[in-house]
Amino acid sequence: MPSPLRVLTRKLKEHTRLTNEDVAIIEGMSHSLRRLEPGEDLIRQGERPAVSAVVIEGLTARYHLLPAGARQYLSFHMAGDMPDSQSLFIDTMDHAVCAMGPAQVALITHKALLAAFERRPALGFAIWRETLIDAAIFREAVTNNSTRAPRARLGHLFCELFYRARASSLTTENSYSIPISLVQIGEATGMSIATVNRSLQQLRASRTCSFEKGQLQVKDWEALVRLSRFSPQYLHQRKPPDI
Amino acid sequence: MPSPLRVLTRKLKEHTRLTNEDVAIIEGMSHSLRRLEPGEDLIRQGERPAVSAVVIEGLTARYHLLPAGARQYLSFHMAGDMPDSQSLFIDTMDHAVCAMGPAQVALITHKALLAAFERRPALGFAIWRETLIDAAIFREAVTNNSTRAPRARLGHLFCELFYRARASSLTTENSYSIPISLVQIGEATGMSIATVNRSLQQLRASRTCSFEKGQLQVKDWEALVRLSRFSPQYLHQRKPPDI
DNA sequence: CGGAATGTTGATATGCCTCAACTAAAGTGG
DNA sequence: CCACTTTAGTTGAGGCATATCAACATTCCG
Repeated sequence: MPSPLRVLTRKLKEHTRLTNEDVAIIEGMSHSLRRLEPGEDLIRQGERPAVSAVVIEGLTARYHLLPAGARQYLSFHMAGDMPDSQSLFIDTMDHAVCAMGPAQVALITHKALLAAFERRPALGFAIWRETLIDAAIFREAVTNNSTRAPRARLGHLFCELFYRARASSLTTENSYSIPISLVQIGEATGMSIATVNRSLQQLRASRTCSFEKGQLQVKDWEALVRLSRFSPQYLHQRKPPDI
Repeated sequence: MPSPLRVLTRKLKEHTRLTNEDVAIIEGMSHSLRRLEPGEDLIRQGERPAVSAVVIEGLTARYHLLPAGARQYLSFHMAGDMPDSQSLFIDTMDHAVCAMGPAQVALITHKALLAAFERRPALGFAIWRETLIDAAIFREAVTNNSTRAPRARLGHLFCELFYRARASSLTTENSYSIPISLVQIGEATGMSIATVNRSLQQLRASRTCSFEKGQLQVKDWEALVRLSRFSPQYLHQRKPPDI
């Protein structure tokens, strides 16, 4: 029976060549599993965790807590992602991580990870690269939320999630399950729920994609990409998935 | 005569303890110096550099190139920062880096850096930490540009730059030189030049800070911080500068 | 001194936020 | 299983803020 950490090695292979030994080391790491309820926090702002998580199943998100209690969602993380890898080297969390729908994560102690890096620097470099791709995703979010009109902004978010999910074989046909509410989409893209709603309708009307009841359906990928000005270089996949 | 790379070790010490040997290794690294004209690109989107830069003097910025030829500025980098550290592990640049005013950078080959990491993993971890702080800055930019009103948005940008400059002893009295135009401020914060202008006037009127002719003057730090909802945890300084 | 770049100001329009009312769906308890 | 409550989504009306445009002022450079 394969380790649940197989999702991680699969993810790392999307951008990095790993030797069999590297794979064995990662998949052999001791870890604990934790189930998360929808909305449950994995870590909160200000905490100093001694473990890092790998998403095994479901969707998690990073977010800033804003004064009024509102949130700014920063990024979304699916199977194989490490939503709190930064806590390895930065002790105090400057943001929180929560589960969007029901999720499961594997927890690995920082100690064990650092020991593995000492033994095999290439493993550290692979995860470093992973954190750099995270940074690229944040940069793109800056550009997305600062420059694109509502329709394109939503479209771009969907493009990114679909592309990443596809690369990790998490899509079925042309749909991907995203357990997120309209309010939360607004909190990710910096728009009001009313505008989110109307923009979703426009996307549906344009026959490029639809989002209903947590299901993203991509109907015309090329057109969606064009409309959203999506270009996936920033995700740094070795071989782009075919969509 | 101290190495120009001293600015880098000083920067790393802001968040990481380094041994004397670590310091000696970094400051002893072979490098070349390059002067940049105002606006000159250090690297362009799509390039695959074999060197990474350390800012020695002046201000540099990362930016996305947008379809119409416009830009989205993503972050600003002052003495000691490494604006393209990510190219160490991600070969194709997904954004560009340019000089804002006249600047000078030191270039170190990736090869030399990687060799140093092998020899002293702690050095790699220090620079990794640096890239993670970069990521935190991008996250904060997402929140800033997505949630804050114009005044606070500009104020927050100024708070961050001033705080970082202060931590690196780059401020004189309460002012810091930022060679940036109103257009560029707009391209960083996602607002039109007209709004930038009027918001700057509001800031001046509020007697919290002023920005004129490339000079940021902080007049009432506490009030500016309050108005901008700035809290510096995300910059992860070991000891905050006193302002 | 002349031209270009940068900054300033005003007028206008529109796109998005806010608010409110309503519908639909989902979860809860009798 | 149905009534009830709660949550999520939908729609419309209205007002404000910010983008856009245009004219002008100022500064910077050659």
